[in-house]
Amino acid sequence: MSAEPQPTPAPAVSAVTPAADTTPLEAPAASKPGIIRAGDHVLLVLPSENKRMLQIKPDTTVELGKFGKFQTNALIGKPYGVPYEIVKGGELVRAEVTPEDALGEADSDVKDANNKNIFDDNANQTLTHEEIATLKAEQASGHEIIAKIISSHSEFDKKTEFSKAKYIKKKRQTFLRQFTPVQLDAATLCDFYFNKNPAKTKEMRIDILSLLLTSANVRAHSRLLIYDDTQGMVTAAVLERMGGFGEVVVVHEALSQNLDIVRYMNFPQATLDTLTTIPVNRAFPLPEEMELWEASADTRENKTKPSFRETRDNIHRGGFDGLIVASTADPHSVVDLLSPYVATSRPVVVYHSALNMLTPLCQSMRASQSYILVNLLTTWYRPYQVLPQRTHPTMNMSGHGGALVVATKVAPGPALPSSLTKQELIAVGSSTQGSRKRSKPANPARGSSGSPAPKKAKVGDENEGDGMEVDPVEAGSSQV
Amino acid sequence: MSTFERYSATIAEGDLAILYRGHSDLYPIVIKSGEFVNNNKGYVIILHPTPELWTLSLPHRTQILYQADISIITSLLRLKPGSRVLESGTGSGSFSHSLIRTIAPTGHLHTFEYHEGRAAEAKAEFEAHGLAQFATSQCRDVCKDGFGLTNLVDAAFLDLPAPWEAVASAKQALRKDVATRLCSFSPCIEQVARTVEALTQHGFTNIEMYECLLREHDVRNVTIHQVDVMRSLAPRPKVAAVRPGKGQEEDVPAAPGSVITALVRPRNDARGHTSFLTFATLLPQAEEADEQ
RNA sequence: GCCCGACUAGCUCAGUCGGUAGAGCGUGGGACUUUUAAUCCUAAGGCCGCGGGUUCGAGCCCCGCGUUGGGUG
Repeated sequence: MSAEPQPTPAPAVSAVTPAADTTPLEAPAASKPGIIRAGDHVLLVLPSENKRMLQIKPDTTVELGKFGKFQTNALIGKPYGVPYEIVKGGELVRAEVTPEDALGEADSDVKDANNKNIFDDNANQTLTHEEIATLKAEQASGHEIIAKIISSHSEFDKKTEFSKAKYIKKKRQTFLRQFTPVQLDAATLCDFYFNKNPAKTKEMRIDILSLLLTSANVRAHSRLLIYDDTQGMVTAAVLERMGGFGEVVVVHEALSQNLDIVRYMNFPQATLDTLTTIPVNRAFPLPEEMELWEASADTRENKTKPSFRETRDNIHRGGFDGLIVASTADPHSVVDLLSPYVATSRPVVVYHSALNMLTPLCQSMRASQSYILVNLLTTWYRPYQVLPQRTHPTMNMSGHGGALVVATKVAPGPALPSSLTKQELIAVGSSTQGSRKRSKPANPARGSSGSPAPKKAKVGDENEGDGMEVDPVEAGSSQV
Repeated sequence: MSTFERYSATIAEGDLAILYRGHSDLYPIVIKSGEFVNNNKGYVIILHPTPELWTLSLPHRTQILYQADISIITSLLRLKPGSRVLESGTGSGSFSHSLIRTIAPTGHLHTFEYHEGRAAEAKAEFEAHGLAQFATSQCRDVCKDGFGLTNLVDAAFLDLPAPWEAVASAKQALRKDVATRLCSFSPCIEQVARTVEALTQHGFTNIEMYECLLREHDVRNVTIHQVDVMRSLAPRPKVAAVRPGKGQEEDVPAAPGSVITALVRPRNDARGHTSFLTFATLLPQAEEADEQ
């Protein structure tokens, strides 16, 4: 049973389990989780909320423009997720985070002030540009500069508390010399690319990626086929959800594929070892190419990976737990190519940035007897600003995050004679939900008609030789 | 044994399976030799259970979480194999099954439900589905009595009428050596406001709120006529749905003066608002506190 | 008796491809000629049987009853 606290209701379960013991594959030895290591790729969030991604190489200086600069060595060994202030001399100290910085006085009466008597006039600020520049040159801290600017603002006290908070926030975005190193994961990278360079990840938004991962039932021990034109975004997210267990085969069109985002994830080698890639022409060689490939040595430099030949054999063994396609090519062609190697009762998930690129695929999969539960999906996703008395949508992102076709592969049964419209007995068990009446599959049949021996589905699939063990049973034959 | 955390190649005695008799007719069954189910639809398909199919077919004891919310919450809580997560309340176990799938085999779910009957049913379900080793389920009113966990979990999910009452205890349950995440699921904006206030007071940062809805689309071929002066007074072909494939009699070419085109539109029975999803981060404790 | 569906338009229907805001009849208007009217065109008509209980302060929730169709005794 579980080594975890027992589910006894009454006593408080106080458990302190060492962090490292359950995540052996994610945590390199002698390194605490959540600590920045040399060689890590990290995302730096700047006061302006701009983001920069870079690799932390030792003995290097990182320039953050007006926000300062620092030595990478000062960051190595420090925890992720924490804001650091660059103080005089380039040292990094953990910055205090106070709620009031961002929120303003929550309980203030909004009506105690307004902008009726505030006029847009640069003269309201008595500090000159030169004076502010001097403060910066003197290495005054961001907080000191902001305090000076506020005290030099002739109208500041007339503002409402909310307005003051917003003003301070703007100044913090300009003058604070700090940044937050964020640990890279799939959600963070998806968001980063979606906002910064959406074309790279084919406009894939985090909510659609999330839906893709659950729809494909991605988990530890999955054995998946992937076609990925998203710079590795999809593959990276899948590997993260597999935790170093299982197997991913990425098939790609060109001789090599750009999976940069997988590299940015700082995966341990054990996780990377679960990934193999192979070009289409090596996975599906033409007969005339076959001899050529057989004759030539495998040219891969990394011999820890399986050879193309081994990977090709692996693919043709079939029985994969799912197919994920995020291609700029005709999605139909990719599904036709790879779906035969997926086991039955397994998901096939196809992403495209544009809904209309998926409609022909959706139609043909719905028409096919090899798929059921074929669905064409988009999402409506809206972030809100949530501040006391200032909650509102920040932007509407509906309809621009991509679309999915999700389906379940099944073994097509024999064509049903039209006379077979009568009730048929299916040799499977009874319901677990005795209390539930709606759409109950039926009650135990009373008649002694027919043998209850379970039928093994026969695979009339057009996909020959995929070696699947049949899981979904199609019992189309009459018992009468 | 078929479970939600691993595929099996073949069906075995005692397995949970999903009986498919159409898109709106999914039903969970336990395979037992010698027993029958009736079916009047010609054939059925037996599917391997997945958390997504379970969500569509499970017996409702409460309103449940659906795939769109489940998916984005899982991502934004940064869950993966090995994660330890707490959930309250358990409800009908829709999210629980998905959580277990994602965090297995090295993670653990601590789930809490204050309703005695529902807690018992959920626990029995985890056991029947072979998931007990991944989940500790307790009957407990977490708003009153807290979670009873300390420095243990990577993420917390609150699906409670008054989540703000559980924030302090959730904070205690979250581990302090790394950044951790919390999500609160509330249908009403007033609940969000109070929760955000509590999160702020307890030192959570990076507070964000989202809504995420799934839109399912219908695709069908329609025949539409073309405007033509010469034919304007002649009888027009009817505008009618034409479906391709499967050898149906409708598989006919468009009549002269008309064209067949694909029509895509959102399904009209799409669900509306579910809940607001409030997320927050708890930063690791400063080093001074770490030392002690 | 038991089981399974279906109840929205004045009436009657709607399919295992994820087809319940889709239609037909009837009705109104128009064109036409074959005028106790036919044909074609076109328009109007839709919020879901009744009651109860539950879910969080979002129902793809549950139960009972009624009407109706089918299956099986």
